[in-house]
Amino acid sequence: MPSEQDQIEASIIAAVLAGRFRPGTRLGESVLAGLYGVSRTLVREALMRLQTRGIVQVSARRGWFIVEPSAGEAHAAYEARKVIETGLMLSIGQIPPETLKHLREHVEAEHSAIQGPDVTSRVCLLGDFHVHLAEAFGNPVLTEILQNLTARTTLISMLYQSSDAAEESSDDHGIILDALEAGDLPLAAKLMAEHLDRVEAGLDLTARTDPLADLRDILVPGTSDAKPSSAKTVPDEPGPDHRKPINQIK
Amino acid sequence: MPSEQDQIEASIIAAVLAGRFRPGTRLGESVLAGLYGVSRTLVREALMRLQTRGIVQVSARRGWFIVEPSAGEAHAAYEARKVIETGLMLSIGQIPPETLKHLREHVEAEHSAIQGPDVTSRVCLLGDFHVHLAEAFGNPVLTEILQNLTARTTLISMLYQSSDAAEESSDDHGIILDALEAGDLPLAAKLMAEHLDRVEAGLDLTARTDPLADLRDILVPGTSDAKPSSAKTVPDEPGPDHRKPINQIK
DNA sequence: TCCCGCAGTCTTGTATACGAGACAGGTAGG
DNA sequence: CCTACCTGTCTCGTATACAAGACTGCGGGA
Repeated sequence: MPSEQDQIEASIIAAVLAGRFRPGTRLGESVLAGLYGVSRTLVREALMRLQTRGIVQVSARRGWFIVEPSAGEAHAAYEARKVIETGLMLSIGQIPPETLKHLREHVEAEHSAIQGPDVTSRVCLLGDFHVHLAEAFGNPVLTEILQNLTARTTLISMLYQSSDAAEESSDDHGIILDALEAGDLPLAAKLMAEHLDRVEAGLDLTARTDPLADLRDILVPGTSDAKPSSAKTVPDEPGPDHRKPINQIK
Repeated sequence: MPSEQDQIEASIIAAVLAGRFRPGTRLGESVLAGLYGVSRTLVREALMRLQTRGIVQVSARRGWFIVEPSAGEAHAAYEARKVIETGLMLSIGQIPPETLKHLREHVEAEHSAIQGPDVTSRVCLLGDFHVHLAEAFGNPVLTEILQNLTARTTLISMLYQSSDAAEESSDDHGIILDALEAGDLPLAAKLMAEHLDRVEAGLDLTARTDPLADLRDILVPGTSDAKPSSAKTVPDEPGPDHRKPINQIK
């Protein structure tokens, strides 16, 4: 059942969630086809599915790119999460002890990851908490929606995150769990809303890697805070340059 | 910008929303390609996008079909809508008078349509109300999500709707608008939840065209007992794999 | 030296070709 | 008469071929 397409799709998503793809990275159909050892058709279909999930976008006859959400889109994504997850908290009812235990363990894992140096797994775990919460509700439709939204916000935090308040986030998760355990749903909802607000507030929506930032700053001083180290241009396809006989890594 | 694919996708969605496709209808790639005068490739890509939106599904080497949500999936879809739209009502804040006026006009249009004999436009309008409400919130992400969910529930009501309580629905919409106008968000949320419950309750989740129903009833009496109206059975995936007769539309 | 134009190359966009699995209908055997 | 098999046809799944737009780099002219 896991068709090759699904594998490609999952592989790209995993790479995105793991932070191995920066927003704006170009994903050439031919390159990916070569990497996966399949034809462009499969790659293309996987990319189109990712497009409807808001992970990648295509620019006509230029290529596929990991999405670079604008500040507005970033806000919209967090707002959507706030609406949905707040509603979820209010409707979730009693969570089975078993599930609650798993969530606890997840938060534990977050704490451990925060101690470690691995930023990637940390970000991954912090996002996963929300997905697992959705799973606890037992509604596959909602779970899928929140999965997509979480992937999107992961990209956003990769673009804009200034202060990495991972510890704070994890603490929030614990407190939300407390409220759920106590059965105080309105409190959980309130905490969730505040948590998401806090995460969004932790972003620096002016920090975007924007090649035009300097220019804009010169022309209209004050619109973009000059971030010294952000003068990086669009990251160009890393890795060994191809143009060789296509290396099948099957 | 409006690529041919988008047109195909939109065309199919429109047909679904208009009720011109029954759930379970087969959509052959070749047939559609012939109808639209394009190659199978474009049709296929449009169908895959519809697949991620939950409108169609593919059965390997058999064909594409308009989804036939199971009773469990139907419940999940309504529950998801309840969670999201409830959260939406609580967060929507003050609606601009202009927008409110448009929504009023929409409800008026619903009322008019209910008098008329056109079931199609009626169903369409009733669903559109919720989409417009999402638009009023001004969040494109949420709007898109609710668009998809609404399309899905439209399919569901086509499968299961027993009592066509259109008038009641439209009245509900009006009352919800009242609450919003008064700025009583918790009330609006409560009304919305009740409204969606009512709509779901109006479905007969045992009424599905299931060729195996009788057989199953004979073999395992009591499984598909037809309780007159209060049948709030939440069957856990009875068995999604019914070999249904294929509606050829050649 | 700088600017404009032009061609080459690379990309996606679309169509077509071919293969494998699934279903249907007929046929032979019991 | 019924059952089991077998073959033909139709479908999607995947690969490949061709077309057309977009960016790049070079060269000529002011």
